[in-house]
Amino acid sequence: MIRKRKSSMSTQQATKLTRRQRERQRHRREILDAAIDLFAQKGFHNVSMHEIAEKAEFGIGTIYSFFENKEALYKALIMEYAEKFHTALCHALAEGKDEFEKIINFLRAKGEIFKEGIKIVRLYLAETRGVSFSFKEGLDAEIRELHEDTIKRLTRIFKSGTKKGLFAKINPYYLAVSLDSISNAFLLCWLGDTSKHDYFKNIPVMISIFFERVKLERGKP
Amino acid sequence: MIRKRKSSMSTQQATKLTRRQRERQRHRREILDAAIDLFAQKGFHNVSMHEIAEKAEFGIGTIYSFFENKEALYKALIMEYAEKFHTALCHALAEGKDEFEKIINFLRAKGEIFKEGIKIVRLYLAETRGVSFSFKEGLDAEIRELHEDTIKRLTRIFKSGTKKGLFAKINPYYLAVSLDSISNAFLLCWLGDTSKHDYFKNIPVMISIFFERVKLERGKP
Amino acid sequence: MIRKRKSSMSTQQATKLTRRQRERQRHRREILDAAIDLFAQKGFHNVSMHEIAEKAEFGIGTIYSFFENKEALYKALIMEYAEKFHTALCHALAEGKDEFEKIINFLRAKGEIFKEGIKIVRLYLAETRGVSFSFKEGLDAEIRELHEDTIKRLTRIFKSGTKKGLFAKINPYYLAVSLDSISNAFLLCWLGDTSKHDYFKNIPVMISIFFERVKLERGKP
Amino acid sequence: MIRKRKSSMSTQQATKLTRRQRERQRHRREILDAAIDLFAQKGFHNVSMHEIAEKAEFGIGTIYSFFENKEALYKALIMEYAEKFHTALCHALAEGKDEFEKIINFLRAKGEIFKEGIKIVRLYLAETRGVSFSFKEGLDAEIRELHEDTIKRLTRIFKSGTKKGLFAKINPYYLAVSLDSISNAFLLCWLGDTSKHDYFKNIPVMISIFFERVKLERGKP
DNA sequence: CATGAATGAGGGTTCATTCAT
DNA sequence: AATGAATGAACCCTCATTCAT
Repeated sequence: MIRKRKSSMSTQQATKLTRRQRERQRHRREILDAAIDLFAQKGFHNVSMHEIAEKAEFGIGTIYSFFENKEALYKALIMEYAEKFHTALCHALAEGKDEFEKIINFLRAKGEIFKEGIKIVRLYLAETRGVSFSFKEGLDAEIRELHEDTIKRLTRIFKSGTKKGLFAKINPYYLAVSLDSISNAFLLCWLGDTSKHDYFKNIPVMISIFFERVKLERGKP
Repeated sequence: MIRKRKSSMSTQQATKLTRRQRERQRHRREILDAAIDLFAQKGFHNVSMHEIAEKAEFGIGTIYSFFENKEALYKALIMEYAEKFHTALCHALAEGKDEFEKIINFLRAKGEIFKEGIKIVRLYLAETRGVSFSFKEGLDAEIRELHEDTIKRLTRIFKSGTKKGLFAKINPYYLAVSLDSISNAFLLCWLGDTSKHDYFKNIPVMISIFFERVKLERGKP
Repeated sequence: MIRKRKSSMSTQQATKLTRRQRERQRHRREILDAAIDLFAQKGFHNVSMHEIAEKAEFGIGTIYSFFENKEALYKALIMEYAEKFHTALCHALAEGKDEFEKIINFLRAKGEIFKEGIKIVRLYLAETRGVSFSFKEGLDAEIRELHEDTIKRLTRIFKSGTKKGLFAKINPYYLAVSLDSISNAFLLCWLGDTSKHDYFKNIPVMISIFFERVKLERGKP
Repeated sequence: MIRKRKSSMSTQQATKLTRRQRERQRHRREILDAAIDLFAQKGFHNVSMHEIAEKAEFGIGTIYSFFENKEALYKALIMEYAEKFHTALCHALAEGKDEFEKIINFLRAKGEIFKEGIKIVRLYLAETRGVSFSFKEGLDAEIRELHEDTIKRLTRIFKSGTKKGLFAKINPYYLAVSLDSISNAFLLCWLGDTSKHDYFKNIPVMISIFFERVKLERGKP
């Protein structure tokens, strides 16, 4: 019933798509974009498929030709961003001459990415924070896997950094969780009131909370 | 329409209630207890009033004789705990010979309270973290006010502690937000897997992340 | 279940009632009075038994000890007035030295009675006009019987008046229906706007519409 | 939410509608027709939307795709006929060589129209007679406006007729109200028992009640 | 492919009525 | 006799989903 492109999006080459296929891709995009706004504003349960169809300027039937059901549409939306986020954070953690720089990169990347897709962040956080009951457990599992992978990578950074004596001797997993958590808190402050706060200016603050002793040596972000 | 007890709960003496009234109180409690479980498991939108009625072993009409509507029931549930949490946290922050002890009290109280009402915590966090779109803004406002009050009190502790040189010279509001955020993260870990983690054992870890320099002097919680 | 006084109200002597019984009568009255207001304001379907109980300052259980159900309460209310109206109209039609006077008496009595129980009139008209779907047919039958009896008596007056040459030679039943109908129309105008209209002043108008030729001979109402 | 045809019914040409739209029109009609029967039989409050859906042989959802809610369906029903009635009565009052003929036209048109939509008449009368408590005042206002407009036009006829000496010198507004009222009474008799009465044969009777003196000159309806 | 009319299960809520106290 | 807590059938309405065109 649902006609899914066989080839995965990441490997397909744009040039190989027929005009028809390209059009369809564009329509899919338009639907997802309409959906983001609505879900971010009102939450999963307070948005109807008709609403999405209307905003996307398609018939509902069309929506259902792209997504098996409402849940699948929501999941596609969240996962799309979750993957994007995940990739960007992985890159950030991979680059940088030492653990310290990697972590700063990580914090910056997080801010950068959230700034772009500010609308989806609320949804994303709701999912990763484990406080989402949007619906079945299914989505959680997949999205959390990505989140946990990030935490794992962060943990590794902390581990090696601790060995070098860069950080306090604390279970690196807890350090990772804490850093993630604190940066989320700052992002939420930022989301709540973009005028008064500036997440990026507060990166040194976050760092200093964590690693006070090194603050003086290298605090200039 | 909704028959509410005349006297406020906080001031009434149990002995002054008639048997009828005491029964009604008990029934209200039973309904709330049934509702907690369901809401915590499935979230606001995936629980029906009929379901609650059935679990509570009452007719739906009875539910509606206690709560004007579903939202009111949910709000009563959340606010009940929010107030309880708030009170306990305020007490914790008020007791203790210095800022340091107050903060440890705070972290312990948080764990203590969450342990009791572990089911409601997910709901509570969903609300205070601003990632809830459960429904109207109304509830958010009231519950967040309580949360912000706690943050404010915590901020004050950090401020005076910083003056005494107990903590690093960082904007005390950010310290407060961060501590709250980190403790939530640890609580969530704990919630996710009670067997592997122990929130209470990690209080020193949280402290040490924040205040490394003082760790040696007084790390024994 | 329903405890009804055996003796009919019309024949029982007040002095034979115990205090208990008198009290109960008074309570019944209070309930009916509360109900009139509500029904007249909002109609049968938009008034709840709880509402009536509250307005009458009784428990609902008490209401049900007087009236088998909502319908019975409504019927008791309507019939009480219908009987009162009927009796008064019969008296009016019986008194007066000739047909002309009887008819004027009738029109006055109608106004008099409606003035007293203005609230119930809307209900009464709704029932007698055949445009009521309040509920089952049952009530209609009984109340219309009374109404038709009045029409019959009126018809008789017209018949004998016509023989004497007092009125035009028109089927007296139609004259009766028409007079009833016109007086209702004037009463409704009056109900709609008591300030601008005065039913009583318009009695001669009604008469003159019907019996123009005799107007000059005896127009002083 | 409610999908309404763009073009207004009065101006659209049947040929310009697509088959889809024509089908939808037909369905709307079927629903309204099912609803008339039920409402006329049992009254607004005693008919459920499920009942209407079942009788119309549609899903309830379909009903709601045409009418925002039960009240709107009822109102659409009543207003449709009220407008039809109003138009027909206006035409009747406009045609005829003198006031007398206009009034006879009016009485005939009333009978004609009521004969067609005999089921809706009870509803219509309930609404225009001010004895309806069906629900909100809203509907009343709109429908009564139409009714009052008719009365106004009738009043004008009586006024000019009175000037010419055609009618008795009575406040023409009262004449209008009375004529309307009497014709309703005859219609109600007719409704109550079609076999015994014939509204149309009674038009001269109504006329003669009103204008006895002219009866002989022109009584042939 | 795209559409949108049609569907109906299911949800929130009301209220007449019962019955133990 | 009087009460009012409890009940649950029944109501109005929404919305995810299907399918004929």
